[in-house]
Amino acid sequence: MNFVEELRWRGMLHDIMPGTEELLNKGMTAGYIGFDPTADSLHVGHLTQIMTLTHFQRAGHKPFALVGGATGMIGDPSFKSHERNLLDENTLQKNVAGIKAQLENFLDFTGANSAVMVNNYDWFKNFGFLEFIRDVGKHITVNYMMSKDSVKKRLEDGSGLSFTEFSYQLLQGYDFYHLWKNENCALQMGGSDQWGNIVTGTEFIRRKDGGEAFALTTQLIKKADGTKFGKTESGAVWLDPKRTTPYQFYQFWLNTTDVDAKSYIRIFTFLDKAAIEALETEQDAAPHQRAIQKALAKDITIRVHGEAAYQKAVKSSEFLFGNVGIEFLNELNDTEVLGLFEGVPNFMISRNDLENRINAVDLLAGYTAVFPSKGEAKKMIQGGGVAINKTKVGTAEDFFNTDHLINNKYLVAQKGKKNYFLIIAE
RNA sequence: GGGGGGAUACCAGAGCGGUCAAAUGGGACGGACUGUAAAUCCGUUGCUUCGGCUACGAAGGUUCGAAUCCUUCUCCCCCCA
Repeated sequence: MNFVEELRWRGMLHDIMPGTEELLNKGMTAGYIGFDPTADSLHVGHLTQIMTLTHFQRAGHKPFALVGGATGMIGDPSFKSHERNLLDENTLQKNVAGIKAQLENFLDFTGANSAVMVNNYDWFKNFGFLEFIRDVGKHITVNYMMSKDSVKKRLEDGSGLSFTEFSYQLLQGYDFYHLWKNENCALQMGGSDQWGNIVTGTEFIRRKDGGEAFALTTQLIKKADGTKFGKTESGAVWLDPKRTTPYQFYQFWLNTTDVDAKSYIRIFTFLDKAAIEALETEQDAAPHQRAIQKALAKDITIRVHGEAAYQKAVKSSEFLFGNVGIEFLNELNDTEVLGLFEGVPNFMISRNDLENRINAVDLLAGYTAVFPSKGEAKKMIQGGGVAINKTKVGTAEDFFNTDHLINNKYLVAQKGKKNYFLIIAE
């Protein structure tokens, strides 16, 4: 199946410039997607673009992944309601390195259509301001730049934008030109919020060299209830296991609602149509089994964190959410317990302190940071949302001592139903 | 340069001398129900040694008492030039 068809049936395609499909059908085409180095790790929101690029390569085309070492210094104003803070150079370099390393895991760097990583800092670092406004700025009118939705919105809602952010689209436009000229890269892809920036590029290529380049954008992922995709209570879901553990990552996908799962399985996995429809049939017949969520979480977790990490995440999940009693821990040795709780936040407390018994509030908000304040711990306990060793904590004055330790070493704290914490007494 | 308006909790937004830790809505979190789903209903949403303490852009002042009045400063918006 060709690339565009693939995106289409998966519901990923948002907009495509006329002629793009014809170009792709003619043969191997080079195309790119840019990634902003706003952090040293990508998060699940970036996965759509990673999938797009991977589909592109699988369809026999040559993918370029661009890391915005230069554009990251400026900040894309698209659909951000406020002027952005500039990152300092050290942070930026660290971010570029982190993102590059992650992207390398997803693309194939061998063969005729091997992937290529580029950093736009390489062609911008020696590009002088005068040179830039003569060679690039001259070809694009301010009228044109102001008519972009991203800019218009900022002007209309009164928040304004600096000249720096305003000029962002020229930088991105030049990126496209550079890759088109030097790498024969005729297509830029991105999220639908990038359409304006991408088209500035094709326009620039046309005006400067009379060349032809193309654009394709993908749907922005939203949850069925309209809220932002990729956020949890504790913030963004990252690909870096140090920021979001494989267990948390797996849980994030497993918790997807039924409605969203049906669209995510198409977007975030490579499962084909038949496999997906089979899963849907299964889901409809036995919704409580959550076949789609499980398949979704499995597929993505393995691709991002590997098979071993996935297995561990499943084991932890089965123990924490299954019907297994807490006593089960007594049958495990230390290594096994720690393995089971790998990815679950843990806290150390002193055994001596525990011997003198500690009340629930102090335990959860003083000795450990399960709750940020004692007041909150108290409220949660009163609301019936706290459990230790899978038993609800009745009052804030419930006491705990070494007798409560599982395996003579552990306490398992639960905040709500889904948030587990391991407390280790030493 | 001239004139006007504004800054309140995560966000929006009321309050305009005491009864204000601050209405209301949204969001978030928790509970019940369920399938670690959706919908619905309920609760919580500054910290605390529960005596208080810190808070309404910042700093001073008036007052027994200020988010509310006065002065200065910072930032934002609108109109005119």
